Amino acid sequence: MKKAEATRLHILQKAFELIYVKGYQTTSVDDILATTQVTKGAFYYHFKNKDEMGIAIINEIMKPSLINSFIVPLQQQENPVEAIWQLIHHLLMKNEFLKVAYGCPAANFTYEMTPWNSDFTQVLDELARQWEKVMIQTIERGKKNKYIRKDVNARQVTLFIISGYWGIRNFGKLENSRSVYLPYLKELKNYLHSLT
Amino acid sequence: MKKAEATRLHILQKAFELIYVKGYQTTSVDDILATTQVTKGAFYYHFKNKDEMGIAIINEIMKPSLINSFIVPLQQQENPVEAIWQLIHHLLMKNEFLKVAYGCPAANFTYEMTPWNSDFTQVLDELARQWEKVMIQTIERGKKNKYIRKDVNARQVTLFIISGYWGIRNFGKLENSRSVYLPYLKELKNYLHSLT
DNA sequence: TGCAGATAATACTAACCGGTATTTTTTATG
DNA sequence: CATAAAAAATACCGGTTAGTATTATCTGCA
Repeated sequence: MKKAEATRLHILQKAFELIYVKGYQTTSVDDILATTQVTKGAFYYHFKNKDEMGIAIINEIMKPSLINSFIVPLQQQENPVEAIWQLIHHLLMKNEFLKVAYGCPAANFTYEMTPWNSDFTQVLDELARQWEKVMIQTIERGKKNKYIRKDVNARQVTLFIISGYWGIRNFGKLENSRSVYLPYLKELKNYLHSLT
Repeated sequence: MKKAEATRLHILQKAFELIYVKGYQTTSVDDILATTQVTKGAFYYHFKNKDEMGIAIINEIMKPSLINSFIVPLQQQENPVEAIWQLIHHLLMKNEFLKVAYGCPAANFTYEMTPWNSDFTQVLDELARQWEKVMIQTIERGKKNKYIRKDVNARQVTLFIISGYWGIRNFGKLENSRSVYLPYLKELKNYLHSLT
């Protein structure tokens, strides 16, 4: 029972890395088999088909990492302006896993699979909504604690910030250099201070 | 000479529509042939291969439309705050060609082709830089004409705004409804006013 | 009108794709 | 240690892909 779980996880992790770099469509099942050294029989024992594996990657690899890297950091600081800026700054400049050239894994998936694959769209939407929800809470908390003006609309601000994050990662892909992130981050700071 | 140009253009236009909806990878040459009623011989007479057609789509279809829909509107208004807001509002809410569910054509291409196809990346980067350049000029002009504070950094603001646009289109794809655009637009207005 | 070069039609290929059917090996448990 | 079920290995298939080689037809111009 133990070893089987290990190979399943191995497939998911390696496949995620491949897909993050090459995209879902262009990563063939055979590619995954080659890099994992897993045979086709094993692969299709664990997954009904390629798409089921794709969904599993989102649920079992990306979702947990979303919570660790995108959600918990928001909840660990009292000042939401600081929390949000630190989070985005860390995601763009410090996070060793998220590479500039390859963009945001969730956004990549979204662009590639939406709207023609509704299963993917739904699971990805859940991911986005989760981040959105927590950021709204963070801002509302900040309003109560007087870090942020009362007339600020938390959901509006959240959508604005998350959109900006996704978009700047698109820029990063194009220019393949973290340097585009810097002016963006400066302006994000200005914007966040305009909310105080 | 005339009819040949017509079929070439016909291919580019129909292929662009297909790719906008389905994505580049999942749109096969045969798909394009089927919808254009063009034969393979004709297709490969006009284009060396599929990628050359892809680049031609960006240069000959998307670039001109970028100028019409993204650049000229910025130059036709004196007040940059108004100009930018009207532009984004129009792109998101009014433009009949850009569908919510299918996102931004340029961003789609970027996400799908970057970084593993450098030809695409380069041409798409040019597109982005062109928009960026004009928006920077718009803001600088606004600073001179006292519509915008002197201490505002035009490039920072531009990156911030374009990123937001790309990102909210990602949101739109996920939720497949223009309604997400509304809170974003409200906050964009707030942000723009914070620059005055 | 004739004809050469520009367009286009047809038939084909080799590689690759996701997926399946069958057999073999491994593993947990009595 | 025997055995049944879980897990993995192997070989194969039909369909699709981008691309090519060859042949046919158009079109503009002398």
